Amino acid sequence: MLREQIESLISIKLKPLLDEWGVTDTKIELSPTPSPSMGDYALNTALRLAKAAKMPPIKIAERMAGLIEDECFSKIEVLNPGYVNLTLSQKAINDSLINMSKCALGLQEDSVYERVVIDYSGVNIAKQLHVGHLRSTIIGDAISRVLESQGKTVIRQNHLGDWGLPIAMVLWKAQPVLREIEQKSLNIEDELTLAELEEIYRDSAAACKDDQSNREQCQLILVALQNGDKQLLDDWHTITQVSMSEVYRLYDVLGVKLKETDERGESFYRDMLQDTIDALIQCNAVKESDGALCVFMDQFKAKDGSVLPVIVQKSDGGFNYETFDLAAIRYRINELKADRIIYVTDSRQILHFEQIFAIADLCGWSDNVKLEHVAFGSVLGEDNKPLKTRSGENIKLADLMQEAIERAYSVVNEKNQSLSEERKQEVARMVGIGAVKYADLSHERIKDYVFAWDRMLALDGNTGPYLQYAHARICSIFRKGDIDENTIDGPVILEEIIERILALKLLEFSRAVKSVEKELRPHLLCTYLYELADVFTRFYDQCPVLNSEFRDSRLFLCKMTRQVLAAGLDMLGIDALSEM
RNA sequence: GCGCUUGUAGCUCAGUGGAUAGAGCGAAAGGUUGCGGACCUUUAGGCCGGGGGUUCGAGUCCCUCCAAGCGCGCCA
Repeated sequence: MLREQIESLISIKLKPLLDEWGVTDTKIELSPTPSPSMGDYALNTALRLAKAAKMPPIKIAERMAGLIEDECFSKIEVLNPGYVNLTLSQKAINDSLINMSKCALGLQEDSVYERVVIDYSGVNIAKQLHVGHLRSTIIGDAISRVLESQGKTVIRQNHLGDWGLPIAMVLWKAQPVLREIEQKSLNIEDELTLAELEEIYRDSAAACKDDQSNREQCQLILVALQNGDKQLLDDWHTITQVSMSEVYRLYDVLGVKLKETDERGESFYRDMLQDTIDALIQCNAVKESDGALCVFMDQFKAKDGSVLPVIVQKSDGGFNYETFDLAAIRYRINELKADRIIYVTDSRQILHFEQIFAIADLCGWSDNVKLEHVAFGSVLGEDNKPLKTRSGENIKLADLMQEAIERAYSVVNEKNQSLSEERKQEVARMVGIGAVKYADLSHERIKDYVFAWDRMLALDGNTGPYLQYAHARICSIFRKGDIDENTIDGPVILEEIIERILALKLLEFSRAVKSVEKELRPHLLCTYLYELADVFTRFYDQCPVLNSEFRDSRLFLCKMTRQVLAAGLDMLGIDALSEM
């Protein structure tokens, strides 16, 4: 928060000079210096202005340094080839830290009202969650939390796969099972699990693969379902219910905030599909081709170099996933009044969303709406191939989480035997789940990342447990000293260099959060938190807190660090621990 | 064939056009009559895939080549 304030301060002070040279578009930006001995922040504007000002950068820097003079700097230094390096006064840092502690860590400063629709997780009915769903769910949830922390109105949407051919396949083979359960008046939840539904789906898919008549039968079931067949609809409801109750159990373990009221599956749009096609026709966007309705846009090329069609209605009259997504985009703009719509899906769908967004733009639907595809890469095994079980199947999310908790338990059990058994299990859950989430979120999302238990559960390096450990140590200080954090409120005295580094790092929190809000890349926040935890542990190592003449100041630094770590971890959907 | 994404230390990864490219792991050497050693401090280790270009300045922007992954008409 302080850095931005100084930037605007300098901006005002330098305006006359920039006006003199007729420069209007140069933004004043400060960057941290390479080393604390060179001051806190560096201004490189002089380097950029050399041409416009027709002066050597070093001369410009000298003129700037004279104008910048202010009580919040204790030192202003001009360095070759034209940097103006600034050292902040203790008072400026202290005032900012105190302000930060009083104003929600500086998170909602100059926040603009915005309605953000975010589409993530997107589970399929009658299929268990597997590792492929992990990233969308975790990344989407983290982004949602970050946006909420910035005061945005966030509308979560779980775009369930619940209205396509796979559902018909399940219904086909599930019907006899469901009838039997009914006849015996048994409780559906006790008799049918999601795993069994998935088994049924697999049988059915296999039966359809090589047999055209089976396939046609499923097509007929799909049409009947979509036309409102009572029995099929009842069965569909049952299957959805069985599926989602298992999904919510997992969301709960994961700490994911999606709720039933966020469910907007494909089925939700079933009565809007024809309207969507009509709207496209009205925009003159569609052409008939080989019996299907298509949108042709020049920027998309097919294999043979011709223009690639986007099929919005199949030749049999049915709708496909482009139709669902187009209906959804209209709903989100017209009904949900979105200013920004975010889709969190894997990178294989990049082309799909480019097409959908292009169509929305072509029809003028999204003129005042920002559409963004948050694409992410695959989770790889240690062999650098997509993560699978030994037998080559997708790894179930439930199994993955179970293993994370078990592995965390054995670490906790080894490292901290003073905890009660109950507490160990609780800690294992928070550490295990946190480690998996952090490993995912801390990597640049567009890249594939390698899933390695040993690395993510390590207590050092850029890991979830390392951050949780830093937090736990701070809590331990307050416990040991029997101090209530609320009674600590500065001022801060920066005696050691590491304390200054820590204070300045704390002040960068809101900037890190803003960068995630803007770029939708959660790893930026992870990197920040890791750097903060790293600086803190060095401070912890070098500076005694409880037995120190600077006790109150250092307790204040501890308190601020703890609050930032806790707030940051919360945005990532990770629990902060008081002991571990 | 066309398109998208990626290529940074032995490994896993950071790196808003700015100063000497940084972490962790692994390797080598140290540190506790102190608040949690699940930690910290040193050292070694790099033609930032290759080659051109733009710029006062390029890991970062542009072009081109190479390699890997993914996608490209009626599955979602």
